[in-house]
Amino acid sequence: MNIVQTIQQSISSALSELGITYEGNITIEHPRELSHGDFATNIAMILGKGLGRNPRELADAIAEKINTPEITSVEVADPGFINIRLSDEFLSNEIKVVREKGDFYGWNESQKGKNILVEHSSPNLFKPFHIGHMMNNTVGEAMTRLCRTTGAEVSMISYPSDVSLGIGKAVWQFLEYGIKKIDEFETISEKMQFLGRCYAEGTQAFVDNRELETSVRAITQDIYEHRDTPAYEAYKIGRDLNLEYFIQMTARLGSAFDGFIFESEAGKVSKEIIAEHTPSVYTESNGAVIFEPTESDLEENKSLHTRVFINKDGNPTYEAKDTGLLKLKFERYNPDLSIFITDSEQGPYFEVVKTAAGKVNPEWQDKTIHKTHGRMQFKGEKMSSRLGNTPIVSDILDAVNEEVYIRAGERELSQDQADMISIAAVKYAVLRTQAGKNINFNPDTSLSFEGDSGPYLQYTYARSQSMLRKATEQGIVINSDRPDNWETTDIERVLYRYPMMVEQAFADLAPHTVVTYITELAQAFNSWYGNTKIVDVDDPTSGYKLALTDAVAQVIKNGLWVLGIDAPNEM
RNA sequence: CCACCUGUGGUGAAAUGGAUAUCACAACGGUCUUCGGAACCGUUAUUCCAGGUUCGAGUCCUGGCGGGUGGACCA
Repeated sequence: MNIVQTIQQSISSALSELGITYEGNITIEHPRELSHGDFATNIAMILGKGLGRNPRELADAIAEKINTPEITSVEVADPGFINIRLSDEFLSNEIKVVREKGDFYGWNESQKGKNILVEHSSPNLFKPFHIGHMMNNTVGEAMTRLCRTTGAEVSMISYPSDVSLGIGKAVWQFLEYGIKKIDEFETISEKMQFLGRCYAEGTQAFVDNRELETSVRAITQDIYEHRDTPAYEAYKIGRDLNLEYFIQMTARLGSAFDGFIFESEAGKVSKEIIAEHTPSVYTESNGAVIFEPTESDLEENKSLHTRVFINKDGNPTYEAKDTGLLKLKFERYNPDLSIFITDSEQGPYFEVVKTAAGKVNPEWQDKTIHKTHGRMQFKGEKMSSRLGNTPIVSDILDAVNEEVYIRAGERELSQDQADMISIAAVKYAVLRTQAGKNINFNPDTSLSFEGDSGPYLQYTYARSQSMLRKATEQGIVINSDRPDNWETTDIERVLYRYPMMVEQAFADLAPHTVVTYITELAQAFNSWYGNTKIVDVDDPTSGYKLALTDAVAQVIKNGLWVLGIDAPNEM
């Protein structure tokens, strides 16, 4: 039983002592103002009206009956809030708990025994890994880690698009240059640049010259059917390089995928599914196979609309392939919960796919959650002139690194350290806001290294580690026991909230609440740091101050881990 | 035309229907013979409009206005 439940139970028994029966949920919240106490409940205001009693008086009566060891005081405030203050013992004890549980403080077992599957960062092979992918990866990685804190068995996969007419065009262009051309480039990123150029040029050539259609379609068909042709040969080279590059780039961002389901695989199983459920779910129309929502479907979800699943050439569209993907996900991973992340433009589209799929197999719909994130728009002339309109990830990181080196001043930073800080800055900018909103990513304004920012949190952590090292050198022993006459700080009042906050963040699939929390914690800590001498051999409370420091650092580290941001020992 | 998302200081964001709307950036003014100044302290400034529900609304409902996205064989 956690502290919230303890308090709820205490209020509940207070109510029954007063002869009040109340079946509803007793809302307990943290007041915005720390000075109002640690928890507050509005129960007296909720009940007052129904009972015909003055809420203030009712609150007084309830407050008097609330009594558990964890609580030190209960006060009533207008118009009927009951403010609850936790005991110093409870708060200090939590410092010990943090330090004991270490990296696992904040983990729970709410989803133990369940399988959760997360899909994100699905790339279009042959297209550059650009800023949108970075956003998707950042959100997806944080969601995945949030899932891991629940004790569930979590698998993280990606769904690369490996067959399409667009890829056919790129391969056509690649063949025009000649397969050997790729060997002229040394590094993988140069090779990727070349392949990206093939994609762009092939697409343009196709527009300029309609006569290419026959040969591009033939190439695409070769790829689909794995025919032993020069086209398939070229395709394999390109695909493998792209995949390798994708794995490298996402690793640089902190992701390691457990597996892939390729679009080509999903495509294969999709035709069968659609055929088996036509006309029961899908129907033929104008030579294509479509899904048309029924009236009751529309009543439940007004955004539904008709979409094509098999086009009139008999090929599966993206809709069908996504249905195939659902089948493969459930076959291979048997998830109790399947989450996938895309940008918000695909929201209405996927509602249709999901509704249709639910009629084929209800669990595909019921257990699937589609989380979306907004678009990352790129503003700022300085950056865009340097990087082009859709900047690729490695260029963005290189540009941000430059800024990091400037900020670092005289401190020496390795390439890896600079990368780590850059990624923190970018990820923080993405994750601080509620997923689903667009982000204007303007490096001049959105990228911050001060105040609310990734580097601020990293800096706070690094500095705390430095202090702990210094204390060890000076022979000060860290001691979690609360000194006599210790006045509880805001830090202790914020720290214990972490596990409940994480659990709620998972329930809402809202990583941004983690960002908000650790930022507030870091601010509380830095403010305390500014006014307190912590490492001090002459101060008998120094050991406890260091325990506080250690606990704060631990929680910041754990929170950053959820966000996919490294906590450095020095920077 | 229809549907979904969205509108909070000059800027970027936060706020399970709760108390004086929070945080940062920018601007202005301070702190340091110090445990790491990427820090700390202070000042200025905010819920698109009109109704409604409620003890209580940035949040919920209705209607406007503005922005974004989607709506049949592309992904």
